[in-house]
Amino acid sequence: MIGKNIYELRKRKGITLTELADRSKVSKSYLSNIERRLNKNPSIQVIEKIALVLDVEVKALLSNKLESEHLEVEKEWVEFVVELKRLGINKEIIHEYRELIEFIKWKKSETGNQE
Amino acid sequence: MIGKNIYELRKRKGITLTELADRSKVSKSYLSNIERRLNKNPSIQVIEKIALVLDVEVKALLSNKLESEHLEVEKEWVEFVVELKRLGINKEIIHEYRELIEFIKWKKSETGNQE
DNA sequence: AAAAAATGTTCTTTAAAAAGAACACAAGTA
DNA sequence: TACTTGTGTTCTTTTTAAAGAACATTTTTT
Repeated sequence: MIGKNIYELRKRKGITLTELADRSKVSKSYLSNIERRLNKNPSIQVIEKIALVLDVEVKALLSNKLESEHLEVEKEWVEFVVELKRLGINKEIIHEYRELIEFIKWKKSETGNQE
Repeated sequence: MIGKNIYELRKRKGITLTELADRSKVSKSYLSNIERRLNKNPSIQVIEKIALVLDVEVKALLSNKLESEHLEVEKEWVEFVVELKRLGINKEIIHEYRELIEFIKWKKSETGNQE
């Protein structure tokens, strides 16, 4: 489960594999292998380093069911999503509207964003 | 801390290094090295196997302060210890009386004992 | 007291973790 | 469209975990 958990938590945090590797001081090749379960038995030291960057406890990485299914995003983004929903734009529609994605990207780069 | 914790918990359980090694399917040479901190970075799989036999959670092994300082013994032994205390025999005295130890060993072998 | 068994350590060897490239591919930018 | 940059994968190599003896000591049994 460790690999899936790391992958999932990394995605939630919205950081890249390379960034997680760099910040946790774990080689990205190895991290890649762990996430894809080519390697399933990392040492505690590796796990602890990754947990630290992902900002979770070690046991969260070992667990077979991750706590919340919800993304953690900045409150401005929550407000933004709420606004989209108010306008009748749900996440199914988003997949079809490339322009909307572009707009979101633009908005993101304009407002400074991210951590 | 992992090494010290395993050693401590093993002693509390009253089992030998060899027995822990056999039951957890970890080589005793390696287990010996972990307990003496010649090796400080075991894999999760090794830790999980050891935790299972020691009957504690993984995080207990990773913790830097073990929960209770008290031994876990079968209730018959608690009663036995209570009786000794009632007779005015405290643990300081025990260290000086080899005969008492012998008696306890005999009692242990007679009553079947251990798990 | 000698023999046998149990306990933990110290070797040597093997298997696997972890690193460090070089790599392929997509995405962004000129 | 070409050029650069960012992302994750796939190699090869190095390091270390982990095993499997054989070993030295102590304890137990006869």
